[in-house]
Amino acid sequence: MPELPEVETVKNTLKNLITGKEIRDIDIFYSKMIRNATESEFKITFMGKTIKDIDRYGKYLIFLFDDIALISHLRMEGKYFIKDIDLPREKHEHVIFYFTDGTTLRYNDTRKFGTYDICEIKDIYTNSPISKLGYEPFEKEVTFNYLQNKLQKKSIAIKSSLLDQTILTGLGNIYVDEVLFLSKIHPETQSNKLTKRNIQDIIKYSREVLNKAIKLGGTTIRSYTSSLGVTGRFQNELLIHMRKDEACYTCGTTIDKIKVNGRGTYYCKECQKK
DNA sequence: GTGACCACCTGGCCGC
DNA sequence: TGCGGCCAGGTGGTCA
Repeated sequence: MPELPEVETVKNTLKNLITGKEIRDIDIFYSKMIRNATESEFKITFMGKTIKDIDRYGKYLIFLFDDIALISHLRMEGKYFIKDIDLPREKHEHVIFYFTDGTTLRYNDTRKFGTYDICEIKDIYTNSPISKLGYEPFEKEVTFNYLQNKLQKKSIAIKSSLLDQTILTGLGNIYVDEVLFLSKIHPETQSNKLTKRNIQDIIKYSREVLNKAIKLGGTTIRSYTSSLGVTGRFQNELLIHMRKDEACYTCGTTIDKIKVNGRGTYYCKECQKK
């Protein structure tokens, strides 16, 4: 599933391929994914517009036009592909952007969880889904005091707090498991019971894990692949996630899988004691 | 304000 | 083989 590193990979791939292209037409086959506009409003907004740049914040992809932005969240299985206009539509292609040069950008999403929001560029950080997000772990604002202040109000499991995008944005189920393993924190530990060292480790390893994953193009597991067949290599570096019943690389103990607030969670009961 | 739960959605897997 | 049920998961909405 696309988390921050995967979205960064998609952004970089698309940026090189579609920046400067003009949208001639748009076909929408699943309009429910557009959250703040009708199908016709969506078409009118972007037809005739040129993609000036592509950006990313957290897990959101941002297509920038002159004064308008299209904010795309890939959720579980959203992907983009660039194809020639004459190729037939595949089953899960829900939106097709036709460019004036004869190519198309196709949004493919098996589970139809992905979303689109339209907003003015000046409002991206004040009045859009992005405005509700916390900081990305590598931003300078993420300090011990910032995270401690956020977590001390929370009695829920730290796993759930780290998945809360209003505290830190960009971490998803895979990377939270990795960060907690490296930090030697049990995923069910109450957020407000963490030590100073725990919080410092979460910041340190969030940065470390995300930076490494970005360098490797993200993680390609289950049904998720990046756009244009670009696949990440971080799945080969996973220390804990998806390793149920395998031996912990640190202590050899068999890795457990539990549910934390409904999320599948991998941990080592020896390295990550409560 | 906080936390728990549910809906969204479909393919894959498992047991019968 | 075919069917039904469960699971996966990010986010937003609802309710206590």
